[in-house]
Amino acid sequence: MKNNQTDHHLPEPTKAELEILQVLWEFGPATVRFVNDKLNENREVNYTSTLKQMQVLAEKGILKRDESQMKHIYIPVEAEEKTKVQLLDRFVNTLYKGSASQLMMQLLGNEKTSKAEIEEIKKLLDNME
Amino acid sequence: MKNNQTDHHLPEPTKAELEILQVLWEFGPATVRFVNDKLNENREVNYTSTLKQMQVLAEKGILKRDESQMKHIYIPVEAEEKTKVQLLDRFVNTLYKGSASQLMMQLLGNEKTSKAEIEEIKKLLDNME
DNA sequence: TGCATCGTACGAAAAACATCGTACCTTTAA
DNA sequence: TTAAAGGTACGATGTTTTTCGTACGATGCA
Repeated sequence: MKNNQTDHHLPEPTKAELEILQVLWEFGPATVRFVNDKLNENREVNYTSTLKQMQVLAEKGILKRDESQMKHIYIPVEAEEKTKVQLLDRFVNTLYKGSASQLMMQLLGNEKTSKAEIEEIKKLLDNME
Repeated sequence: MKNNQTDHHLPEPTKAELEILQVLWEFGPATVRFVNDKLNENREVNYTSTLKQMQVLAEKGILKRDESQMKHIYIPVEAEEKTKVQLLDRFVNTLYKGSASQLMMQLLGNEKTSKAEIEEIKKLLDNME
């Protein structure tokens, strides 16, 4: 299939696309140059690769861009929260058949989930009453 | 990069591979025929596609197989839990910078997480004391 | 003014993933 | 004993994702 225009949901970002989104979420709307520099703090990527990636993201409707300046500014269309919720939802569904508590059990059993994290979660729950 | 022999971690399963693993997790070691039939309950897949996929999984070391019979039996190398924990861990790290409580907040804020689920989680936490 | 620098556009190669066709071997049952 | 059914092997092809080279337009400053 070539496009998704009839589908009102935005396509899910791919791995490389997610990297870019995360930079934009953290630092706000930015230029390709800025994003590329950030990416290069972690791994080597060619400027034009990042450019292309962001153009594709714009085509897909995941980013929009302000072209009024020569240095185009890219902005995520959906808020960080909304996108993450969507990804989380899919994750829970595919791996845990939709059971949030199952996911929790693994999270809590995980060595890497610290005591502090667990306390934090408890507080959250208590405040939900 | 072609192989990962120096890396002690198994490569992460791809989407299609995960589908197959889930069948094996649910029903135990099985033949290609069995797995393919299960997959076809959801979507149409050619037998040889599933065969190839499982052969690739075996090459990657994610599945091992018993070839003593003509009908090879495939078995996941890692336990379901271990693999899921690994995937969850990566998920938390990439999307929530490793913060389990952040993930929780989204889970709890999610419409689709039912009251019952939330109660379930509370019990879990209480029993952890 | 002219040239180095920094930007975008875009096709195409490379890589990763997924699917399938065909060849060929084994088992089984009429 | 042979033909149909069902198994594996594996190359080829299709698709999607990722990366990059090259072309070329803007800007700025010596």
